[in-house]
Amino acid sequence: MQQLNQTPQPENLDAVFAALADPTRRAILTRLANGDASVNELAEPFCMSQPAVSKHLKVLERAGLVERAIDKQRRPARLKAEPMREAVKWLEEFSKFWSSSFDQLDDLLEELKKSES
Amino acid sequence: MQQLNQTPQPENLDAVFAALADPTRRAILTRLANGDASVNELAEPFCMSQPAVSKHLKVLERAGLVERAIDKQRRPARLKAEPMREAVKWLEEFSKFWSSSFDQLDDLLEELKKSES
DNA sequence: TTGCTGCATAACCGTATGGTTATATAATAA
DNA sequence: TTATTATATAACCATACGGTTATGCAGCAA
Repeated sequence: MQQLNQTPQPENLDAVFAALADPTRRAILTRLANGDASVNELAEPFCMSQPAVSKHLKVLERAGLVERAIDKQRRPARLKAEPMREAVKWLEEFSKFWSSSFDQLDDLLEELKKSES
Repeated sequence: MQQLNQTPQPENLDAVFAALADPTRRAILTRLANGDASVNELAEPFCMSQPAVSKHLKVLERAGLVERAIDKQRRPARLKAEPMREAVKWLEEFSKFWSSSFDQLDDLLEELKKSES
């Protein structure tokens, strides 16, 4: 069935961020959050050929963000958003780190600048 | 057909996610959170040629995540993390949307599965 | 001047993207 | 059986990545 090891590996983090770096794929993910969709159902609203959508789905699959099911001839895509948590986690970690070093520094510099003029 | 969406600047969002999709660049960002660094200062710990680092910095600049200063012959890189907030925002929006539809559904299905056996 | 340092840029390589059209395959419908 | 549907795959194209080495060039130091 599906593999349950969601170990936060940097390797997959690469694939997740790369998958999110395309507007069509982000739109596909948003669409899938509304429910499973077949390739053709995805191809139509995005004004894009069927093979193009299949390729995008492959990228999303590789990132673990999408799973394919089987329903007669259809292979509906299903959202699997857990890998996104890795991305969120990295960004939040970084944001935490950064905001404690640079945010305050920027604010400080801004204050110094003001008081200087 | 929907596209009722929440993304403010999709173009830059592409560049930000793409920039984050490489482990070296994420490491560079983390390093820069500790303070500005010159190209050579970055190249050394990453066991990478200087032109390679320059290329990574260019990708980061294009995403707005890094600015270059001028200090004599050096061009120290400085972290500008604001664009990351766009990425965080997209992921949080999505996460919110998703967790209210799929998380609960997955939990529900998991429960059903257990009680079924 | 000469020379060193820090960085950028060019040229190249192999591979991946993002798209296309054309074709193959597999399941269903008639 | 044949035809249709849904999807995958192949082949192709242009561009971008991620790395290399080689080279150029500006800023300092002698």
